[in-house]
This record gives sequence, structure tokens and C-alpha cells, in this order.
Amino acid sequence: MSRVLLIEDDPAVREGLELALTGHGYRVRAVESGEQGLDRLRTDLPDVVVLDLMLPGMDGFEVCRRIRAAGQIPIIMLTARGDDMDVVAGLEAGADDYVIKPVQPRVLEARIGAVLRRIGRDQAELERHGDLTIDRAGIVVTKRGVPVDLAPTELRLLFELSGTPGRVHSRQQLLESVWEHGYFGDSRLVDACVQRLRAKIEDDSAAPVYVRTVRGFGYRFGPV
Amino acid sequence: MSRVLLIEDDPAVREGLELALTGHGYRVRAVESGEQGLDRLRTDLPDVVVLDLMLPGMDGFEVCRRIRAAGQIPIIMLTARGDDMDVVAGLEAGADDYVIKPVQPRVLEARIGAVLRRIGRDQAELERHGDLTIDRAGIVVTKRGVPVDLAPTELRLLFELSGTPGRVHSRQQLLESVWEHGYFGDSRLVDACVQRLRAKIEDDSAAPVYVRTVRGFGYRFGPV
DNA sequence: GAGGCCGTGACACAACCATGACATGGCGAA
DNA sequence: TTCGCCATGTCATGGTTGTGTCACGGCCTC
Repeated sequence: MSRVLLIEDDPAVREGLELALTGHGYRVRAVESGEQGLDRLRTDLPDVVVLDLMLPGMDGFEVCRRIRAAGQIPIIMLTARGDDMDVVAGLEAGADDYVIKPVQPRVLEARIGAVLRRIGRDQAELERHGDLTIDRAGIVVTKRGVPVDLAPTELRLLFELSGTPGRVHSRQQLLESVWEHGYFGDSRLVDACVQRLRAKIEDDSAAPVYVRTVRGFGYRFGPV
Repeated sequence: MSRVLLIEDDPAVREGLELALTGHGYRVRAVESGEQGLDRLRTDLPDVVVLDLMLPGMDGFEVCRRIRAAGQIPIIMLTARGDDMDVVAGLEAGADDYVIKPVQPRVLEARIGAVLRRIGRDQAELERHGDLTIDRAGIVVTKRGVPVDLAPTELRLLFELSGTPGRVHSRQQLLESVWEHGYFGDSRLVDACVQRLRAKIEDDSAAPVYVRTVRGFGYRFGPV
């Protein structure tokens, strides 16, 4: 089931499209401004963004550029009939496709389907946590777009922690889930691995942002 | 330099677009009927087809379907303003994109650019991955135009890996998908096959570009 | 201020992978 | 049919990289 982020200020259009898309099996998140859309982007990780060009506040082109900067989520623009120059500008701002208003739900569905087919199984599954991007399928972690070179155990540890952000994992739990085979040794092993991981993903490993220590309990990924 | 096959019966539009596209660095072949277009398709191997829907003789939808049947060359439709149902039908017939008449050359160029950019990282009939071209239908792999002689298992391995570029395949997964029959033996078998494959497709098998090792996890085709 | 908890760096060995050699078996050519 | 080639699986070797352990020292908490 694919997730669609719909950014459209006109309530009638928004609700109509939301209904139509939901009815066709998409999970839709509909918001009414670019700012809200960019907020949602970080938490919802949609597979495709449908973006109205004419928005109050931040305009569609700016939103488009910012979404592009954040990753490779495909963008379908909604544009007023006849504004060919808008189309050109939108495509140059990084949009993948456009649909001319008034929008026929069937047309939009066809376009979304086409975009998803193209993107396919490739990059549908990127997790973003602040500056960090985690691609579990590709086993790639990037920070601000730069790949980070992590060892296997460090990767498994990061995957485990980032799988449930905000939750504290005890050393014992981590030994069982990351190291798998019943482990007898010192639980300080986890500390060592955390340290190596921090050295690679944190800006300042003395003040970690991603992997935080919860004194007396274990480690937590992400926000406080 | 990309090749465009333009199928358009109106001489004024045809010549105007031909001129504009040529001026922007495309090699354009312009014909005036679907039949001529299909003929040209075989000899010219264009990177993209621009197809008018309203054609004398064989109509655009039929041409579209036949181009699709012949391969995965992307198709951009030219459609009359306001015919949303034509758009849907065109997309269902296999078109990748559409532009509404009257056509602004800049719009068409942007659409062609967008389509070609997508192909770049996606797949046409021939998948291109850097210097490597994979023709799954013809079971042919060429490198810089030179056919590479691969053994059956090496081919299956390459197909499996390149089918999901960027995704890491574990040795176990590969044993199941490439070797099929429930396999007990050493998973180092995969290593051996990878090594043989590399010897044939990599420039420097010590610094592989196509099939990369992901230590502790498996192998990945393509980009980092 | 004391005790416990954690971060840090060093180091040895263990795991992992590339490589080449070799045995086997299937298939086609003569 | 027989021979020979080629594809494939197995194994041993060696180099590289990752990992577990330890000891020390700092910091937080009580």
C-alpha cells in the first residue's frame, strides 16, 4: 500500500482527491500548506507527493525544491490549465510529473501509478532521521547525503535502535537482538560498539544526537 | 545526444518541433504517419517517441500499443486540449507522458528531458548501467557495445542482482533465487560465481563497480 | 567525595572474503 | 559412442577488516 502526501489548500479539491485516492487503496495524508507538508514529509515518509503549485505562504516551487533537497521522493504537481511556463518551471524545480487542473481523479491515479511503477521497488523505503538517511534494503546509511562507512555490527546495531526511535534498549536486549547467538560475554561490548558507531555518525560524539545514553538503562535512538 | 522519433501529421507542427528540438541538441527523425513511425522504430532505435494521437490511418492509441509491444521505449503523447479521457486511455495504452496541444517547444523539451532523466536511472528496453547494457529479452549483456560471454549461472546471477539495483542480496537469498533447488552446500559458492562474473564484466575486479561486496551482508549491484 | 557507570583507545585474534587450483559432470562435436 | 571442452561446485590459502576484551580515566549521582 503506497503512501501519498497531498498538499492542496482548496478544501473541496483536497477532500475530493483524498477520498478518491483512499478509495483506490492509497494511504493518503492531506495537508493544506507547504509548511505542513514539509513537516509531514519527515515523519510520514510518503512514496509520492502530490503538490499544488498555488499555495498560501510558501509557494509550490519552493516546496518542490525543498522536497527535492530532502531526498528522491517523486513529486506530481497540480497546475492551472494553460500555464505551460509553470510546468516548465516546476519540472526544472525537480517535479517528476504534472496534472492540469481541474483534476480528474482517474487521471491523477494514472499518473501516480505511472510514477510508482517507475520508481518501483528502488527507493521506496528510505528512513530519514534528521540528517541521517537509512536504507535498510540497500544497507546504506548516509549523512547529509554523504555515505557513511559502517561495519556490519555497527549497521545491525543502528538498524535495531533506529527501528524503534525513542525507545530505550537495554544492553541485554541489544546483545540478544544484534549479536543473536546467545551471548555470555561482557555487556560492555555494547558500549564499545556504540562508541564506534558514534564516532562515525555523530558530529560530536561527546554530545551525541542520534544514539543517546540513558544512564542506568541503556541506549535510545533519536529525539529525547 | 538523444534520438527522438516524432510522429505528427500536421506539417507546420512537425517542422516547428523538429527545428526546435534539433536546435536543442536532439537528433530528430520526423515522420507523418504511424506506419512510418513503426518502420523507423526498428532502424533508428530512438530513445524516446513523441506521438500525436490524431493521426491519419492507424490511430495514436494503436501505434502506442505497438511501440509498447516492441519494447520499452518511452512515449510522450501529444493530445488535444481538454481530452482528459484521451489522456487516461493513452496512459493505459502504455504512454509515459503527455503534452497538451498547442505544444510549446520548451514544454516538450522539458518533458523529454524528464523522461530521459528517468530512463537514465531506470530501464528502457535495454537496461543501461554505466558501460553495461543488459537485454533481458535477448539474454545479451554488452559492455561498451561489446558482447560479454557469460555462463548461464553468471547470467542468472547478474539478472537477479541488476533487477534491483542498490539492494543488497544475501548469499542465502541468492542461493534460493539463482540456484533454485533447495541448496545445502557452502554459501561460498556464491562468492565463486561472483568472482567469475566480475572477471568478465568488471574492468578491475579488485575494484568492482557493478557487483559490490557488502561485507557481512551480501552483494549489491550498482551504485553505492 | 566515593562509587558506579560510561567513554575511549589499544591490541590481538577471529571472521570474512578474494583468489586460484582442481575435480566433476554435462553436453556437443566428430 | 567417445572425446574434449566448458560450466560448476569445492577447497585451501592468505590478506584485510571487523570485533571482543581490557584497562584507564572522566563524569554523574547520591
